[in-house]
Amino acid sequence: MAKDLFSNLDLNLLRTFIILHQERNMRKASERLFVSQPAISKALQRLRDHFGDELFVKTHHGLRATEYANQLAESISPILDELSSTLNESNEFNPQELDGVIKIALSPFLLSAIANSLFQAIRTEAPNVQSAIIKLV
Amino acid sequence: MAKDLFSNLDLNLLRTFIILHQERNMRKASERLFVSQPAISKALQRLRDHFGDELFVKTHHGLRATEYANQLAESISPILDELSSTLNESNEFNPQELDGVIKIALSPFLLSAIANSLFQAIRTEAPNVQSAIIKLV
DNA sequence: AGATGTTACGGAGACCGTAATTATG
DNA sequence: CATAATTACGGTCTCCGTAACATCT
Repeated sequence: MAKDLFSNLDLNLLRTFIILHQERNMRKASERLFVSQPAISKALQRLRDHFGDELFVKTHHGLRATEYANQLAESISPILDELSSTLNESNEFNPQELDGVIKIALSPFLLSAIANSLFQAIRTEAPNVQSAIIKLV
Repeated sequence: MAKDLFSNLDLNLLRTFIILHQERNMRKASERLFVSQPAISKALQRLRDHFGDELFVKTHHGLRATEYANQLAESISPILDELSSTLNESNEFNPQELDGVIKIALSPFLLSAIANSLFQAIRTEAPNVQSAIIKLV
């Protein structure tokens, strides 16, 4: 293969690329990214150079995405979204750090079936939780 | 929320993080990333600062990953892998560039159901393909 | 001593912002 | 003319590498 499009890439440029693909306008993109508009232009030049494609061509109202850019955006945008949520959620739920009281709504039928194992699991995973109140619905 | 762990992150650091998690040794990581070993140390400091966790603690033979680091690696490593393959493969399959003859194996039952639309699709997406031979199985 | 990670320090380069320029309607 | 992108240019700030230090077996 010619060269690795991943290893040699400044990953931060992908953020700019995605925003640019959403906005199709450098000024708007620059506002969303809190940088100047020429900074976006330079970033796009780097992206073009890296991928060997124009990616976005100048038009009347702003930019038009090339087919390559569309495919690229379509494939990497969900990945970046997933990365974003993973980074932000990974830390937010740690049962070990839970304490106080938690309340769970449950139907009587389910309750009789799983209440015991549920209590066990909570006691194990979140030892600092004082008690769990189960509300019937 | 306190702060966004994605937006404010230098994504390139994640590459260092993954390698570091694989090697558990700054010297080896530095070799794989073609940088000096102190550069890795600094990068790790930035990672620690960003995530608010030690991530790797010094030991006799190198480094030991914290639980946080393990969870982080476990969750983001497949995402980065996917990003890597996507970037490198996205360009490799372009139906427009296909030519010659393609062969497709298909059961008679399926054949009768989709043969027509299949031919149509191929003709449209890959106009340079001369013919498609469908082999019954 | 030999391996490790950390700190200090100086320099090179990347990146940005302001301003001027070009292109396009 | 108005809006948008590109280029020029100067400055800063990040990041790296060399070297010195610290720690551990």
